[in-house]
Amino acid sequence: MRLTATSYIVLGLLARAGGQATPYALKQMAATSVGNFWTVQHAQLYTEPERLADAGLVEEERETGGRRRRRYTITAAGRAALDAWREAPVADRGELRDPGLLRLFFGADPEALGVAQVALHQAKLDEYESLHARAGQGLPSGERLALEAGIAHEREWVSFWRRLADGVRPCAGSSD
Amino acid sequence: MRLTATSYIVLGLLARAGGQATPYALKQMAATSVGNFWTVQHAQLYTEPERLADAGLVEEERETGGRRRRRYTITAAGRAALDAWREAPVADRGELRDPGLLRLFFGADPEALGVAQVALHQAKLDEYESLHARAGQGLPSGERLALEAGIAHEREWVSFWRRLADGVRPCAGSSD
DNA sequence: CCTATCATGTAATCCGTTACATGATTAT
DNA sequence: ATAATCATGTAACGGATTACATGATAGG
Repeated sequence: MRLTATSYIVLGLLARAGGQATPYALKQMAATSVGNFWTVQHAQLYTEPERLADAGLVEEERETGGRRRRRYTITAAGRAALDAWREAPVADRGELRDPGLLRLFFGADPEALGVAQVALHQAKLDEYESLHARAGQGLPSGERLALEAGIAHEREWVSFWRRLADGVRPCAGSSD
Repeated sequence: MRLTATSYIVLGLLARAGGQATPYALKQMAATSVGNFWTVQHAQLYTEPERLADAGLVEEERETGGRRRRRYTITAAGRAALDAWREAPVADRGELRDPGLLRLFFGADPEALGVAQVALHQAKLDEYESLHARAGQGLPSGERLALEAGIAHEREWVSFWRRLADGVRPCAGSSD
């Protein structure tokens, strides 16, 4: 069985939770944390733990009465897999994969696109900065650093698209 | 039939090519252009044009002799679809989705990770800058702008990971 | 009570990846 | 010639998205 990024997100969230968690709880956790830069469909938070249970990386416990909710706990094997992944050499850089950039590349009007993109990215940037100001110091260091990376990139996007919106052509290298 | 990002990459490349192109030619074009920020598996460049042909957005022509290669041309309907997409409002921001960032978020050692990531991103940055210096002025404006966005983000990554590699904790907002 | 929303899950579909496989070219 | 690489494709598998569907809970 192959472990994907989604697998490690589930394992990571379960480890972070410290105990049991239902798929819905995972969804809530993801939305306010890792979901800021890597979203997962809610259906996957129901199916992926099942796969992980088959592999022995998590343990499933089903409520007997009422809703028969599923509760998952990470196992020792799961923690080991998570640790191994954390320390494994990272072979691949992520890609930008920005839909707006794709349109720009294929000839969309820079000014119109820029205006729309600035709005999107500025909103996200505000959200990040507010989160950082409110909760930044309380976050585990990895999470805070990830948030700071997100802020830096959103700033870059805002700056990039704003220049397009203003009709000025940015030119990498011109500033140094 | 639903059009995906891959669909528009194929349509965009075919439009850019100006005439016929084989899947292999698409692969070559993608590798040196859009592939810098959005890669596509080579198998998709064989299957996706087929889907587009079913939808009437491209035309397939198969060589009769020898290798019986497939050659594709974008149709008027295809151009219309591409135009509509270019001008359509962009609803979604792209995600960072960086594997290294994911590990950082879930507790990987910042220094070790930073060292590895700096190497990856510095290499890519060098490649981009070299490409920009060599061919930048000759590129269509959208492509050049996309490349400049890529350069800006790679610079940001290098700076971010370098600080981690050096054991210094970056702090968004501290510099302004 | 009623209805809107939250919570919880399943099923089908399909795109994307991986693996396999073979036909041409080039180099030695 | 032969090996190596380039070029060209197909098939299978599986993860991810989409759509559907129903059970609880809270608000009015």
